[in-house]
Amino acid sequence: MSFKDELIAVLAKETKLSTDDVAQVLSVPPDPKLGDFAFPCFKVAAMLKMSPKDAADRLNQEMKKPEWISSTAVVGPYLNFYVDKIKLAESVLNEISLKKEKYGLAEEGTKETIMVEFFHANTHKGVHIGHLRNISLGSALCNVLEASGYKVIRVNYQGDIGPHVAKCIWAYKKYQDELEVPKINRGIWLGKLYARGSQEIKGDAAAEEEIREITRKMYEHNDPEIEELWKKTRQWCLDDFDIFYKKFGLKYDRLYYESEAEIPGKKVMAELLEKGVAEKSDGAIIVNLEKYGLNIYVAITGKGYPTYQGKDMGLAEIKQKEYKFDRSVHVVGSEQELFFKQVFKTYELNNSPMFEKAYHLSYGLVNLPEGKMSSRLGTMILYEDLVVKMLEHVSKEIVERHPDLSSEEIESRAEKIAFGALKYSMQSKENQRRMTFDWKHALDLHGDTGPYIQYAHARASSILRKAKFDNKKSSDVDFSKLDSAVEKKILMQLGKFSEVVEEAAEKYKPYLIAHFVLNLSQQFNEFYHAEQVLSEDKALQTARLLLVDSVRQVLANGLKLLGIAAPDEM
RNA sequence: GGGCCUGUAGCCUAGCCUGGAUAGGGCACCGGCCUUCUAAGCCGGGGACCGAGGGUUCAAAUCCCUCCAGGCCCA
Repeated sequence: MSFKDELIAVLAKETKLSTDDVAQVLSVPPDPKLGDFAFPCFKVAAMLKMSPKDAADRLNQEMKKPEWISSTAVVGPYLNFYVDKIKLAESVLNEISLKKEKYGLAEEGTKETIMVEFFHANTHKGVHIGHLRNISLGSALCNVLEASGYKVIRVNYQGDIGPHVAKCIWAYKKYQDELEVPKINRGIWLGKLYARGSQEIKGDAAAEEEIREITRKMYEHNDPEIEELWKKTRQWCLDDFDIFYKKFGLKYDRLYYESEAEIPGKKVMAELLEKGVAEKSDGAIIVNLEKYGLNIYVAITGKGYPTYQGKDMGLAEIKQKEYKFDRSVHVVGSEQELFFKQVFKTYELNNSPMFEKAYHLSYGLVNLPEGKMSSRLGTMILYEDLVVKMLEHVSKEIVERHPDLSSEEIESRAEKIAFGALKYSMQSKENQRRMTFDWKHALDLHGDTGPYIQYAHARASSILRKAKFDNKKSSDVDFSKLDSAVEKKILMQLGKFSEVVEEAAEKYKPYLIAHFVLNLSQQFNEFYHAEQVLSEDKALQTARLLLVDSVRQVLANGLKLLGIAAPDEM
């Protein structure tokens, strides 16, 4: 049990408040000089019918304090507690050296099973910066859930069929004689072809008709030429997605495709029609949710093709057949809120167990300074272009600092730093907030960024390397040597890690981890400048090295949850 | 017209769920710090009537109501 939990339990017992009530108000004073924990006595005062100050005084005199509390002080209505520095250091640092990369993490599988669906990129189209927010958020969420004890099933649902694919195939057919198909990155190449195709189609009625025809043939699977083209180009895209997942350090348990949800979708809708949940209208199958304020949606078109909603109903069936899970989280942009409300309402009307399980984790769009990205206007910022530019920028920065590095080493470091910057910027903000992408900020490596945190980690590693620090041999440590204010601040922060992981998981807010590692990095840098670690005083050095190693370990653990590399050198 | 979301220094943002001590960071700006563990860093400074107005409360950035502005979705 952490010091904080123990204090909460003691206070609850002493005040007769519930542990939840105590946990809610127990906080940290604005200035560490005032104490390490603060208990506001307003509620207790009301119960005792005395002033908060008197209640704080009385509680202070009467309560039995844990032995690790070194002193207390009543400041106005607050009863503040000072934690014994030596006991704090001993407790936190010993636990970290014992648990290492498992520090702060619960045992996996001790809680429910959660299926998390994220990324949702379409084949035949480019991956853009909006997708990057999705995949950064989604994969970090999965890691955080696992770290707090849930079992996680990572799935993706990709649009591999539909009008966008038809557009791409149309352009492919039109230009296949004049263009050379590349040997690698053919999916990316197709995405560019798609963009070119959609530019040209605008206002061309004949072309639009041709595309409708291709779409029809694709859905009916009865035209050998289209079927073959579809399968071939689809595979090119999936191959590129595999490369992309590797770059992101990501493994899915199952990749779902729209094309496989078609038939089950039709089946579910037929059942819903029978049950009277859905109805026919002009040959289409619709679901009328107007009385719930959710409008009417078309599930199967007049031509017999399932819509996104129709396919999602089928997808839910497949998922339930294949996996047992207690919750199902869909990481999808806020523009799809109505869509999910409609789908979830339909689950409910269908008495589907999915209704209780499903949750839409919504996040704000990624915009450009000039507004929405648009493939029609050609203003999409594609993943490939972004990464190339970032790697170039980061490599330049590395060469400036280390002119003698080999090109392999530069490349390897640049990749860690560029992806760190990218992922951090995509998940350091509150989900609902929409973000504006600008190049200047994307390439920034200072301040509130991924590289700042990586740098703190590299600095810690560097000290440990110089000292030839060996964690196994550090059993005899004089914890009283760690007595500066900044060292205590760091120890308090280190001790909070598991609590933050827990909160990030329960609230589906991985960005709390981002804030945590940022704060720890700031504190570590402050320490780095204020105190010398390598020293003639060997006892002092040993104690500080253990602290540095613990900071390094916890930074690494936090960064891992965010999918960000923790480099030893930068 | 309806539903959901957002509004905190020049800019980006935390805190809002669960009210409590001087509203935390970062960028940019100004002034310092590299013969000591990596200056992608650190220290100091200026800069915020927390969108506006009401209400509830001993106490409101935080809860409630109204309005304003922007975004997304629907019509």
